[in-house]
Amino acid sequence: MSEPRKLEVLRAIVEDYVHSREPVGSKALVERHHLGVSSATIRNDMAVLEEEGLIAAPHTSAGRIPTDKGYRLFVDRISQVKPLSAAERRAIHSLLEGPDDVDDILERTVRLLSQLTNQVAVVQYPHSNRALVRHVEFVLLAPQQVLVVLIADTGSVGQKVIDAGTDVSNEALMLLRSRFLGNIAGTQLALLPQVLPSVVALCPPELRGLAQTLAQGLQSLSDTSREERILMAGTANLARSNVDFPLSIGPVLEALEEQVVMLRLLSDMGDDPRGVTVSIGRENPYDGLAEASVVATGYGSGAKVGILGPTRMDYPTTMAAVRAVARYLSRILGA
Amino acid sequence: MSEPRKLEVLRAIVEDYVHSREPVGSKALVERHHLGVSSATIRNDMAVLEEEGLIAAPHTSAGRIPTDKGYRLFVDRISQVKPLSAAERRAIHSLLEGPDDVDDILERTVRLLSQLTNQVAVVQYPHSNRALVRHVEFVLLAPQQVLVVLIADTGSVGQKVIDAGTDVSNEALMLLRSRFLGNIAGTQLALLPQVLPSVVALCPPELRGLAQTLAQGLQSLSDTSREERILMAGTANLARSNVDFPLSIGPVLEALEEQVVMLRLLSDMGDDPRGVTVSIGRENPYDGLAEASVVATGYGSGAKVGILGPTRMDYPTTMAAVRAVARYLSRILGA
DNA sequence: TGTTAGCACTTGGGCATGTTGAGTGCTAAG
DNA sequence: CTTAGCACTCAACATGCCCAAGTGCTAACA
Repeated sequence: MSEPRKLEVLRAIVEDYVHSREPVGSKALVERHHLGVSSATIRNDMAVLEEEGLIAAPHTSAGRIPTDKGYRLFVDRISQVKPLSAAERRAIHSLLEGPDDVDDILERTVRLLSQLTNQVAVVQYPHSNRALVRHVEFVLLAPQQVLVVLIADTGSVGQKVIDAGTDVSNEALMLLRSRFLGNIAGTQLALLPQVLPSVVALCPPELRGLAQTLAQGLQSLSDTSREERILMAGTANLARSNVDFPLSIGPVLEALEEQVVMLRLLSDMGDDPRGVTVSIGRENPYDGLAEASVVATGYGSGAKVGILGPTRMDYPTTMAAVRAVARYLSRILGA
Repeated sequence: MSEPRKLEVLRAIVEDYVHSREPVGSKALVERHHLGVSSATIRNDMAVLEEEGLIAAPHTSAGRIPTDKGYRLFVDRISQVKPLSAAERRAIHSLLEGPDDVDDILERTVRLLSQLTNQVAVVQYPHSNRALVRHVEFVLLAPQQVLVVLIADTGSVGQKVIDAGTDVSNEALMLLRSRFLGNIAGTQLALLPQVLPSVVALCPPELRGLAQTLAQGLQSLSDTSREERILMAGTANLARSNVDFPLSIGPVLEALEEQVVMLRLLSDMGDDPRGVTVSIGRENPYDGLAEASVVATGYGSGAKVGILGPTRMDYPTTMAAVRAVARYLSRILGA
């Protein structure tokens, strides 16, 4: 049997199954797609595909379903990205309007992406490596507690409460504030770890300890606080796509709620700058997502956007949507 | 038939049904609860209860299920709040530990509440009426865009990007910053609407327009931004509690995702300062929640905490948990 | 008047049985 | 390598049956 036809058959199976949600048999296959051969031939091909682990039969006399491996081959070698419809392009374009508030943009992005794909959309806060320190503020909340605020010129604001361990005077705090501000304003956030120690060294000895604590606070704000948050939308789509399909949506919701899980998941996925990465079913490191796939890609300077849905999803369209949204997002945030 | 027994029967039905998830019949009822009468008598009572619309039968020869009205009577007149277990008290106590960062505390609160009740927990950001202005910052993001940051002494930080409509110089912004800061530092957030106009009046005429725009930004941060956000956790519980119960969880997820819906829902519920408010099934203003109940109460200075779950829930325990958590929350945030 | 026992009646769920149709694998011929 | 044909498998559906749970009603009882 010919190799190209084998792939063609796999493609047909995947497409039909995604569309109908039902196991697809040899006869239906030849009817819906004009492969130039008979159902018997297809049957032979299917037997081979099954042997190779690309498709499987739920029970003896039923059609075949793509396996994770089958989907993998499909996305890697068979499918081609579907162009977006005009309406979809328009929807993405309208993202460009409105204020350039980061939170706002991300919020709208996830909503849009979840509507475009009918899946759960997820976006990671953008990496702010290139961002510059705009302002630093220390606020005394309680005798031993200080609120540290770091404002970047990109408009992102990080905040954190730290425990000084000892009573702090407002005067000392003001002094340190101007010291820090004078020395790190305009510095790249990414460089803070290198710059902060010297600032601490410049402080009066009796405030050295406090300065050190504050510096740690600032540093943690610069590298983690922002990047380690995700935003999501469209969880209701999980319920919709799984009606009459008792995929246990519980574990999936759990995974989505655990930001740590999602963050690891996203960052574990390759970072092909031009392509879209897909993680299928059991390829996912998290057990609860054994029947789900993640389609994601990077944007801006390395953060991720993507969607999560059932393994049985329309990969070409979904990948196109994710890629397009990521591109627009890069463009907007890069401006 | 005696009025007290009728209520006792209703109570038994509610409790059994919540526990077993199955319609409860007269015979099972007399066996499990030692009401001093026979099943025939119970049958008569049940007929009356049904006539009054407090219970209903799914089909001719099945047991009875409480109606929304039945649950209502149950929570209003029959049930008494169950004391929390020692383990639960301990869990709540541990909330007291850790940093007093508002976001942190709320995050842990929803998690805790969702675990205690096995439902979806929701908390509204605390009202910051009494909070004082600690700091104001204006950051020029683009020639016409300014990031406005408002920091309160409670540790809450509000931010917003506003469109100036015309090019803004950094010098002007600095000038306005010190004007605003000098005049409103220490002011209650709630008083900003009254104070801000006079500050604007003090500004140089050529900056009056910009000052006005900034003032509006600050004001919106003070009264809306914070209070109009909610945090939630435990959506996975929806899936768990509804296994083998095809309650459409889709609409519920949709409602949860629409912060506007949830906010209206919460604020529409009465604000009995000592008690807990319950909204049952179709009592909810939102159609998607026709089979869900909300148990909520106020904390601090009026914001709400609560849970959302299926109509068939263990109200006494849930109400106790919500109330206890709200109390601790008030205590922590009030400190 | 309220309670109870007894009884006829209803009905959904479980089970065994039969039927159908989609789909397969295999074989033999083209 | 492809194809027609055929026997075989098996989930899904339908049918009929029985049973248990539960009800409403009536008549007797305290």
